[in-house]
Amino acid sequence: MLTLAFIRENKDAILKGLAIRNFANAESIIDEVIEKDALRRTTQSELDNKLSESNKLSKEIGKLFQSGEVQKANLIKEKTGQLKEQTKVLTERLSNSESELNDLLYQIPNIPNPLVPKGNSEEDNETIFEEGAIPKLHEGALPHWELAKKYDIIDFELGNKITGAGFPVYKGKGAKLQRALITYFLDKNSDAGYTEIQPPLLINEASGFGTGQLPDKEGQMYHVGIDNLYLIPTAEVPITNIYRDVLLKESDFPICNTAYTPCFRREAGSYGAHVRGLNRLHQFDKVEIVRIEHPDKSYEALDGMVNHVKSILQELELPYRILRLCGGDLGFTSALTYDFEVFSTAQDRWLEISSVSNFETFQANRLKLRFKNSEGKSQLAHTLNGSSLALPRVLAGLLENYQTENGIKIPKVLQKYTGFDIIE
RNA sequence: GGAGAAAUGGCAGAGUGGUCGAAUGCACUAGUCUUGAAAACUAGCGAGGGUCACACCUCCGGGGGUUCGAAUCCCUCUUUCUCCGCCA
Repeated sequence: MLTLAFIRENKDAILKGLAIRNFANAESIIDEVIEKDALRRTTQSELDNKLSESNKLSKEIGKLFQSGEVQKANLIKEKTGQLKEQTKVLTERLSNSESELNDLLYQIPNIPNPLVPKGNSEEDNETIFEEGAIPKLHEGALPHWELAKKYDIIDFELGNKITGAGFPVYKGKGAKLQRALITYFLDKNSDAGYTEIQPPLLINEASGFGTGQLPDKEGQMYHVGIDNLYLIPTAEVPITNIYRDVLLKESDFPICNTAYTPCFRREAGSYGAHVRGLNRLHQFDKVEIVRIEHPDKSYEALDGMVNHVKSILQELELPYRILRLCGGDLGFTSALTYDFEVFSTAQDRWLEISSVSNFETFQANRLKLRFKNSEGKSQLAHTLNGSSLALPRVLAGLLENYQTENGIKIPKVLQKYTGFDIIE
């Protein structure tokens, strides 16, 4: 959520930014916000004056009662009765304009960083880096869902039986490989200075609002109606919400956390060949990194996170590329996002395995995540997060790229975690 | 799930209808002293809205009510603690 002060003072820059996103009706919605905000403030000061008056009168009444001048007191009481009516009306008007204002603010996405290219869809994302040789596979190389079956390491049908589509069962070396990846990622992140966290997997409404899943992406989360809780779509939600309603000291920065969690997504509206196998699941595992940063340092931190994810892919020896997302593909809450994609050789396509973003103050404003700056004032912090990494597609990439006629090899870096070097 | 108690500033903790945004202690910040540190002393020290700046307004777990006036009384929800039950 953008701050009102920012909107008031930067209307032109905001309109330009929203144009990069192809955000429709930007001008009218911004004008409406500015108008509603002005109304809100005049209502507020009107109300404040009335309250101030009635506070004064009440104090007077108190004094009069104490000195026994009951009649005088009763006279004043009549006046406060009128004031009370007026404040009631004003209070109602104030809360109405506040909620209308909030409804509008919830609709406005974050303003893109100047680096974000204009564009409508993923076609327009900029490839900024590419590394790793695409392996030449043997004759008859298979896509991962076939490999999973052949070596009996992932059972999609069994998942259908137990739960439904998109809930695979990992078995034997497949399960071990999953566990190895999780442990390797967590170790790697810890070594880079991230603190490991195990958060709850269900969150309440306030947390959903804090990171921006609510109100607009409600349909993407599984909802436990009886307790009004949501299954997390990513560890970003519980981890970032640790800092909801928190006032940090400048010396607390940087805050670097990492967490492994399963992630649950309804993926309503997804279909087709691209959702086959591990490509798109309702439940999957992911290791996430989350940082809370001083605004002056957040882009440095973003670069650091990108380099960190890079180093993981280098160690895994997977062919990958980095994209800078265009305005049309950029997430609602993000100012700048880099996507990492791994090349799936047997499918002959790139698979997104990580997304690293700077949200600047957009989440922090909702979260009320602030710090005391050097002038002693409260200022919104910047939040960032990234996947390091999302398991299923890494697994897909590993299975496909590391397949040989004799079996699927395990990358060297993972062997001490798996305890085996080939799946056969 | 049942019975009882409680929720106040970073922490501890006073405050039961007006002079309370709130005593006191600790922590923290600055200064004095010291070669430096500690101790001691002095001062400052919650958040949000609003304003050029003041003024002013709001906030004592959340929401609602009583009252001219609520941290204080009432209702309700949430959470915590103790006891009982069930249980990984």
